[in-house]
Amino acid sequence: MPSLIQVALDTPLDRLFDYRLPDGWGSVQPGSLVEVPFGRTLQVGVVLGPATDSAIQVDKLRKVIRVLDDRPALTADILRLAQFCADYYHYPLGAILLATLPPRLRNATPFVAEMPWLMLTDAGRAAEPPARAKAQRALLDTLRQAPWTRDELRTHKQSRHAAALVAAGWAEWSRAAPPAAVTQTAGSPPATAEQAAALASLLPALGQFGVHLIHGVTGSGKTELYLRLIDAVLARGLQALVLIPEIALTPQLEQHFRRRFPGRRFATLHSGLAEGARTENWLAAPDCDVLLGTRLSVFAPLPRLGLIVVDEEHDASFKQQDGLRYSARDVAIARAKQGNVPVLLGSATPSLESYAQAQNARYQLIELKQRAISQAQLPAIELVDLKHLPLDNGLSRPAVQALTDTLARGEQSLVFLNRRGYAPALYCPSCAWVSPCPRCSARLVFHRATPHSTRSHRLKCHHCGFETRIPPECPSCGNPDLKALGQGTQRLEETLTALLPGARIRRIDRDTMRPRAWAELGEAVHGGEIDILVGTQMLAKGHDFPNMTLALILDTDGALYSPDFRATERLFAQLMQVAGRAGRADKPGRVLIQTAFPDHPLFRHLQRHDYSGYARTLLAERKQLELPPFTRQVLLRAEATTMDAALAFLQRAAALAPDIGGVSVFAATPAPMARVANLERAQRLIQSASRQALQAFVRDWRPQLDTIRPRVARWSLDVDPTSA
DNA sequence: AGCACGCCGACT
DNA sequence: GTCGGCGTGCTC
Repeated sequence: MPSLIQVALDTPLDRLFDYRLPDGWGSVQPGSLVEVPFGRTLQVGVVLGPATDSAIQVDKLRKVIRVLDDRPALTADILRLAQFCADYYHYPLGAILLATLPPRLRNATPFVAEMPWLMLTDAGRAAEPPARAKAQRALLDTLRQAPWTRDELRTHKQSRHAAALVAAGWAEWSRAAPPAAVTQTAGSPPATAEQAAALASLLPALGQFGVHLIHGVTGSGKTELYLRLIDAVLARGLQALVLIPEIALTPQLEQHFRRRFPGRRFATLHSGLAEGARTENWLAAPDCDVLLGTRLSVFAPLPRLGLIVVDEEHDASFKQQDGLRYSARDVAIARAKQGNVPVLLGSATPSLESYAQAQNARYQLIELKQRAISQAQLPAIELVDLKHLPLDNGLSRPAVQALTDTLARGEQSLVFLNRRGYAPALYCPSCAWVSPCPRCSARLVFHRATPHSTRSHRLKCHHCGFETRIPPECPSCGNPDLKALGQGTQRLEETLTALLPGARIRRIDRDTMRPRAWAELGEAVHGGEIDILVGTQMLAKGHDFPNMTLALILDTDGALYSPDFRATERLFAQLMQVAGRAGRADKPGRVLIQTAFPDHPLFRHLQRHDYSGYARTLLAERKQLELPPFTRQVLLRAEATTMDAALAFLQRAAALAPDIGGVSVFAATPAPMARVANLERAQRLIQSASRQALQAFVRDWRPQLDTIRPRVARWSLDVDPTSA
């Protein structure tokens, strides 16, 4: 009886594959990486365990080629976490497991065992380099406290000095780091009374699973709280994982942490690293004390994990939007639960779902309301009530006046409109056709040709990516006189150019920004070459604009009362960011918000610059308006390439949320599927369905759908992890 | 997914 | 005659 093993492979086929071990191999540990023949190719797979029997005839099974023992096997906790993701996000286990590895280790090409850590030799510990070799002496002193990784040496521009130490025999590269030598913590600022109280309640929570939501207004010292808890975890000999949204933030934060914990071993992990550095740091992770990184770090090997921190937990970059569509925040919670460690979620504008969990007492809520910085420089927030004002191409008179004044003073303005393109739809005045997308429920957005690009004269679906040329006449009634409906950034730019002929206007949205354009834009803004920036939410995330004294916010109302709570949530975070950017050191800025609903409670929080209770206010508002109680609404997002996949998704939806109020599912079907006769009805059901409708759909249409050949399905869920 | 096989339309 | 379109099947 030959020994069989189950192997997970990086294929969209959501099943495991059985292989034979060649005679005399004994057993292979679960988690080991193996090279196996698959189809006509060779693939790297992950061994999950022995196979007791196989559905395939044993003599048809193929043999494992070799065990890749040049790299560590995946540990049991990572296998378990991947299994959770496979179930939770409906994604093939093998694809997840391989995705947790740095790219270098995903193929069978042997690699030179990486040596990420630089540590001192005995000679190095005693060495006394000449006084003039200042840099070498400094590095020696640093290394006497703790080893550094090659990547850190590189970012701190120490590679050359490191090489010199190695050449002198004072230091050597090592695959694993020795324990950190120093355990004392550098002086930390005194905790505020609030921080002290938070700390007192959090310290006893270390050592077991718990989700702690730290809702701290900007400047209230969230980071200080993380640092103190990390310190306590490190003191127990455990590791801390710190997840942050943006790569750009890593170097600053790393320095901040490093200063605070001299002698501790740090590693960073994000997609901005070169492949070699990423591999090295991944290999260094098991030996580090603090791992700081973006969402992919949530899958890093950390055998002594004692705490997970998710900073800016509301941030959308924790969600991967393609492939395995996971939320690193949610995976972090799952990992913390499996590892029985606490997780801290920190934010000044917590996501509503996290906030609701706190209100339901599933998460512990810790509020930090005291602000260190004064309110003096915060901008005045003015509401322009659109109920009584006429609009000229989407702009009210006070808005235009404010722009004119700012321009006259030689200061800069920012105009925020969260809709790119020329107009959100094309409209037929004679039959009310409004450019529907043939593939989904959205409207096709009218993009107009520009001097730079005539190819962009098209109708585009911002939802599913469908594109088509602009019809010369109404497809429904033949009327040749189609009108642009509403305002997009492109049209706004046109309007402003006509209104303020002297102004230098620059539009910032996905259509105008190339990946590297940010630096150039920053220079242009700082150099005073731009008077007015017009753009979408890209602007809210941008850099600091020091002479920007006016922020004008158009068209908030759709998001204000959207049934999709995320739209409201995003709006609030964006308004806050824009508000925070208006004004300069010597002069508070002005923020003008055009709205037909100036009484919305959200604005009261903004005007008072009091963000502490905004989530509660929004929840209360939703309740009053009888919008779906989102705590029970499960948000599902599917990318179904076949009807079969869409169906499986719907079944999952119905099972997951027995008391579901509504499902909002977007199904993008490939072109051939669009010809399926029942697609239209299916789409309508998919887009908005009650649970009964879902079940009826599943029951009635199953036989017919069975005749459609299932193709590959890619889809995932975006749901609250504690409800699964 | 990625790749091969296979059956029909327009080309050197 | 055959080049190549994509419909269909298969991967331990």
